[in-house]
Amino acid sequence: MARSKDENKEEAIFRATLKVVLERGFSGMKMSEVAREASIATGTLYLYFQDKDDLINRLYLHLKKIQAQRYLEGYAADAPFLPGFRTIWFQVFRQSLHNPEESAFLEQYYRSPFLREEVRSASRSMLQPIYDLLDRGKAELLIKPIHNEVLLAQLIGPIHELVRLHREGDFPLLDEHIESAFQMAWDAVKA
Amino acid sequence: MARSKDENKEEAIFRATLKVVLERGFSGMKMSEVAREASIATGTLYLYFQDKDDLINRLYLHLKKIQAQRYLEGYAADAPFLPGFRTIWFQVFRQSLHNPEESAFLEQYYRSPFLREEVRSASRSMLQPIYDLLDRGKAELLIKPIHNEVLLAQLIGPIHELVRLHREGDFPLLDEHIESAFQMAWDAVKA
DNA sequence: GGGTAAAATGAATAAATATTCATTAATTTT
DNA sequence: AAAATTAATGAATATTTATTCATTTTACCC
Repeated sequence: MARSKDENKEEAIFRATLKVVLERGFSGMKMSEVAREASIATGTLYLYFQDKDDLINRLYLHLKKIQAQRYLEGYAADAPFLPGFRTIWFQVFRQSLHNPEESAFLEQYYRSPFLREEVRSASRSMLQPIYDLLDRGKAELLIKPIHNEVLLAQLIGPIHELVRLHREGDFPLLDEHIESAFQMAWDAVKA
Repeated sequence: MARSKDENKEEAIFRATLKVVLERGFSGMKMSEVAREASIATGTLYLYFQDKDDLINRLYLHLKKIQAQRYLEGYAADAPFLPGFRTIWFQVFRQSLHNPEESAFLEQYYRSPFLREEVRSASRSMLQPIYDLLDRGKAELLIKPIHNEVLLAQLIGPIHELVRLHREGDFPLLDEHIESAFQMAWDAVKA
């Protein structure tokens, strides 16, 4: 009957939005610039997204889903504890390091006026497998019997901070540093 | 000769700006709203600050200075290592927990288009005493011989993350959790 | 290949918001 | 207490930027 929407367009808009937010900051993101970056007209944005708010929230969910997937890549819930722990730690690290734009966007979203409670809680539940792993570690007496959130903060926090310092404070991030960081993470939580 | 500027006004504007940024996000901060919050006219803002950019950058430096001071409160550079380490850790934690607005502002600034390189490097040097402490710990073989930035990430990261999870994920932060967090921090870095 | 329906365009409009400036108020000096 | 000088005001202006919509282009069907 008529032409159909370009399937790849939404993805292209997402990519463009991410790039612009990274360059200009959350506040400096202009719809017109996103459109230019995606090589489409400003008006076309509004065919795919209701408004700026909708664009940002859907991008957030999109990225969060990808991030959560990557966190769990290569992880088998039935593997022994320590290898599972190590796998996830390195996945989180890799994700943070190799996709700093995505990480930055996700972090910023939390502080932005665009944040919606429903979206936040949805993204929280994506980390369930990690909570499960921690529970198992405690049950097997391999890690300290500490509240999951506290353990999680101990694991995720240094990774984020390390990558941030690396990208901002221009110090090289050698394999040796990464191994040290993992060793510290493990020393921190092990029983 | 003529009336003089109100000494407290700059501070009042800082306070108002912080509040507005926290409520509305970095992007939603309007000069008019800041003025209203500070109980002055919009135009008055421009007597004290060149423009929005100037206001934000000066507020950043102001807060960063306060934060760095608080980090080192009660810390004596000539005390034995572990007590010094503990003192600073708890100061960082307290500062994060009790002044989340300030912390949030400082974090957001890094991702904002307002960031100026000069300002960033100035703020970096404020943490020098902490780097010195880490050097001493390594010299005394008390902590792992790891690059300072990696150690710092390990120490600061979990604190920020923990406070963030606490404020967002509404789980209670008991003394017991805080002690656990410190214990993990120490286990992580100790030789 | 002509008809048609939806997609895409981008200039025009509407809103939002930073900044200015003519005016008023307050304080100090003489 | 009048003059002088600067602070403060806030409505008006300038600017920026989200959103709309009349028009054009494209893809699909007969």
